Amino acid sequence: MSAKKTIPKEIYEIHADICQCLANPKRLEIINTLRDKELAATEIAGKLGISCANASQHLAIMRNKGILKSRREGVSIYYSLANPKVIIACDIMREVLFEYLNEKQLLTKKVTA
Amino acid sequence: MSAKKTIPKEIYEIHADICQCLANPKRLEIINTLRDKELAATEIAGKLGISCANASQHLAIMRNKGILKSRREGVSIYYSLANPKVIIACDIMREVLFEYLNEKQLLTKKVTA
DNA sequence: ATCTTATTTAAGCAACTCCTTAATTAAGCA
DNA sequence: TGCTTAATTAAGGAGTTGCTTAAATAAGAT
Repeated sequence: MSAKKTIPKEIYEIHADICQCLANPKRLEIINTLRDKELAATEIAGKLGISCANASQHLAIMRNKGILKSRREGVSIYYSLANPKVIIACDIMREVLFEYLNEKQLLTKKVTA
Repeated sequence: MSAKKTIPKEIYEIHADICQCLANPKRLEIINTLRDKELAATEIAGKLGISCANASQHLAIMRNKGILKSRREGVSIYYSLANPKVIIACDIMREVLFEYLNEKQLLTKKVTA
């Protein structure tokens, strides 16, 4: 599927922007926490064990990039994933990561065995 | 598939590291260029229209993170993808990106119509 | 050994990221 | 209106990224 056609530089820039958005452990944890539900900003801060200010900054970054969406309900603001495919991309990348870690472990075993 | 179990903080950190590695338009272009073949460092620099020094720096970053591998042949060093799944993750992310751009365009049309 | 081409490394600087603390805005309620 | 909780924004500083130029390595050919 897809690929092989020339991709304009501009697309790489936007793509890199999204990756930059995912290039932070707290933001990845937020995305994973919102995998199947919406949560208020304070709840998210609580789950991660960080300050509301810090959580709010991370949430704003992801909302601005279109990764999260939010809605107000009374005094709370609920966040959720704007596009569930993001989770799929993250899961695949974690798979790659695990494969890599396993290989490294195997190599280590070989060396020490 | 997968998901739902608790992910240790350390995994989020390594995952973020990989994303950081992808968070650069030139590196994404390099990955896409290596989609189905290996290329020497100079060839890569030429394709992207950047200096060898700059290309070399980007290549080193990706090799150190395990995204690329390299082999020497005579005077040249050939780079290729260490794990083809990385391309899959990148492609899915580009899909997300295109969906997002299309939505934005639709919204713009609605507003200006 | 010397030259040439391929590649990497080092140094320096501007721009950006992420955190913390403190101040500000928003909604609901007494 | 004034209070309280939720959330955002602002300011400042330590650390990181990415680029450019120049110097250093590496392999092969003369």
